[in-house]
Amino acid sequence: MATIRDVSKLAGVSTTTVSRYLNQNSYVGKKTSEKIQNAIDELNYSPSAVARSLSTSSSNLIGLLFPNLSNPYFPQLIDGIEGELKRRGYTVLLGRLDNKDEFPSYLRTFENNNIAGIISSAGIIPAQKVSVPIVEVDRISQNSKYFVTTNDFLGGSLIGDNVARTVGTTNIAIIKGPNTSRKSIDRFEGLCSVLLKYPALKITEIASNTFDIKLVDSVIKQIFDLDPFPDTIIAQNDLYAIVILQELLKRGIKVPEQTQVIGYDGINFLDLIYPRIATVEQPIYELGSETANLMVQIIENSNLKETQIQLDVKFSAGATLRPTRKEIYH
Amino acid sequence: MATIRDVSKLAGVSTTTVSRYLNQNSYVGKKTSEKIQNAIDELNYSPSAVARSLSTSSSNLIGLLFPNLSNPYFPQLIDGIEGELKRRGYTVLLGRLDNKDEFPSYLRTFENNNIAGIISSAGIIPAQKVSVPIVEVDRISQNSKYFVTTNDFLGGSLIGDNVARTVGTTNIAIIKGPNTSRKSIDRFEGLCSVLLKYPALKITEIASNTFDIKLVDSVIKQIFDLDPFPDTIIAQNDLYAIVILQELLKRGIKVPEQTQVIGYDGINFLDLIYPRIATVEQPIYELGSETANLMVQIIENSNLKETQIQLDVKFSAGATLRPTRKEIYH
DNA sequence: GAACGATATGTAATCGGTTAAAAAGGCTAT
DNA sequence: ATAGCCTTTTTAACCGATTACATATCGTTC
Repeated sequence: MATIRDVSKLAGVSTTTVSRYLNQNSYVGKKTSEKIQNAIDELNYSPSAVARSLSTSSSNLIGLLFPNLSNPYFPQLIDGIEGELKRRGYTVLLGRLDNKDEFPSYLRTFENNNIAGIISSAGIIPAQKVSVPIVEVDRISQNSKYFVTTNDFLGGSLIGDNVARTVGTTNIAIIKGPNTSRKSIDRFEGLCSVLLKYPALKITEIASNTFDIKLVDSVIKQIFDLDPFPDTIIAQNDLYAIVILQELLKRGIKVPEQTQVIGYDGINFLDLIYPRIATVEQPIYELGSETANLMVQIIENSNLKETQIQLDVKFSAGATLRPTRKEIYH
Repeated sequence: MATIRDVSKLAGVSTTTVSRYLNQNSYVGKKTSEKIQNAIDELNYSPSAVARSLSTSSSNLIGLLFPNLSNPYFPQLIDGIEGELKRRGYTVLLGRLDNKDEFPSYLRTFENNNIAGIISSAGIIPAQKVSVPIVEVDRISQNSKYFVTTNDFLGGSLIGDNVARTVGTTNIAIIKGPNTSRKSIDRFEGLCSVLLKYPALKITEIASNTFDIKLVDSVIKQIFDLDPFPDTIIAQNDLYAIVILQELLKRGIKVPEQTQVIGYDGINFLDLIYPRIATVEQPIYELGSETANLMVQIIENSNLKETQIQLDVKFSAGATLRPTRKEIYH
């Protein structure tokens, strides 16, 4: 590989001048510029990111932390993040946290590589000092300075609106996410803000202490042990909704006639499932690209417009929801 | 961040000695070692990967190239790759190829970062000179030197075996992968090696020129235009199988009584789908970890046992397959 | 007690960039 | 003609590691 010194020799100038030409941050004469560009072309030169990183104590590397990929939500999110970062000239260093204890190890690796920032959707980042900016997405920890999220209260209330109006709805089971999660709480509150207007509704909460899909079995069991069986199941996310739907079909329970199901997230996998599951669509790709965008703005020190971004969600009708009855409260 | 100079000063030795202590590659006295370790602990020192990389022209970074994450097969594969690499002390640089034109750009970025090797499941890697070892997994390009794959001929024949023996099987539709893919060809040949023993079977090939799930609609259309409608559909992968299954259910076609369906891959998503789809299970995680393993062996120059690894697959029965009839050919 | 090998440590160059400081040439205004 | 400013370029130090080469000490062996 050619070095800046090779280029400077071939162009007959000093390395300083070449460096200035490359970084466009100081005066370089027109003829000199041409000579340098010719040398670069001839040698197929490309500056070493490593040397640059050592010299400037910064880089174009972004550390990406996420919990696991078993929920297709994350691959979609990563698509958005990586896509935007690539476009902006940054490269992603991968960090998959099987459990939170791995954080210090990744942090050390990241810092040793002079990363410019960390994007995390892994939830709680220990309060310990991290030397670079952290942007969180989806799973936000408390006291987070920079984050991108969606309007979960809105999402919850959209579900409430749409569910409460369907015919034959009297007995609702809600799978509630972990109480430690701001998102879960907001969704639940959004949901309740609507449902409490309908005092005749029976509501059963089923706690799911984690987002981990592996623990779905115990949740399923709790639901199907309910007596009387609910006519409406509000799942914590699409993955739960899919499992519940399949289980209902297996047991011969008619969907949505006997029981209607609604998910959350809008993962692209829903396209493959019949019947189409009603859900709240998050703009997953945009969530990722906005996160990347915010990260780059922080790094490049543009005047930051917002440091905390909230995107809207929208309701996506589906075949797992009963038709709306005549509105009587309105 | 503390540097090796800080450590050497605190320990009262030269940086050379500290470096030797860290890399365990030369004599360091016992007492000196203790002093150095104490200094390291006190300063919470960790060597700069960047400086090391510049100095040695190598790193612990591995570039990972893959096509996209829309098929859950890839997230699982990446789990395996990243998991093993992390255990071995390597870090992954992400490269998502939306299209093949992006390869040179990623290659350049990777090389500028002194990566130690590239793992690719993105298919055709241009023949151009790449300065580091490339290990391919799943989608192998021609003339590949290092790769990890599964026994596709075996997989195809397993499907043949299991399908041919089911009751009422006379009319089989096969979704065939791209002819440019060694894997697709092998699977098809494995399948045919069995099916041709049953001359009474009617076989229809449906070409799918790509693995891209987005183009699934045209394939679906071709299938459902078939007349007479097949009693057996052999999908190219599980994702296709899921879509086809849902479409069959939507149209009220009984599965497996009227038409049986079989997939390929064994993605963990099948766990969520009812009825359980019969498939050929690839050891996806192991495929990833073996790939990482091979990569590390190449880099660390151990005596390589194998440079091309083929893992076995196994048949996974499911509820989308009809029962076996009495074997009459055997 | 001289020669030798093993052990132990240090000096200084190097990897490939960036950048502060200095210097030199050209232009304009007085 | 001189000062002052803008433009252009170079010299040389530096980022934080590694490593070839030099040097010193020690214990063995003949």
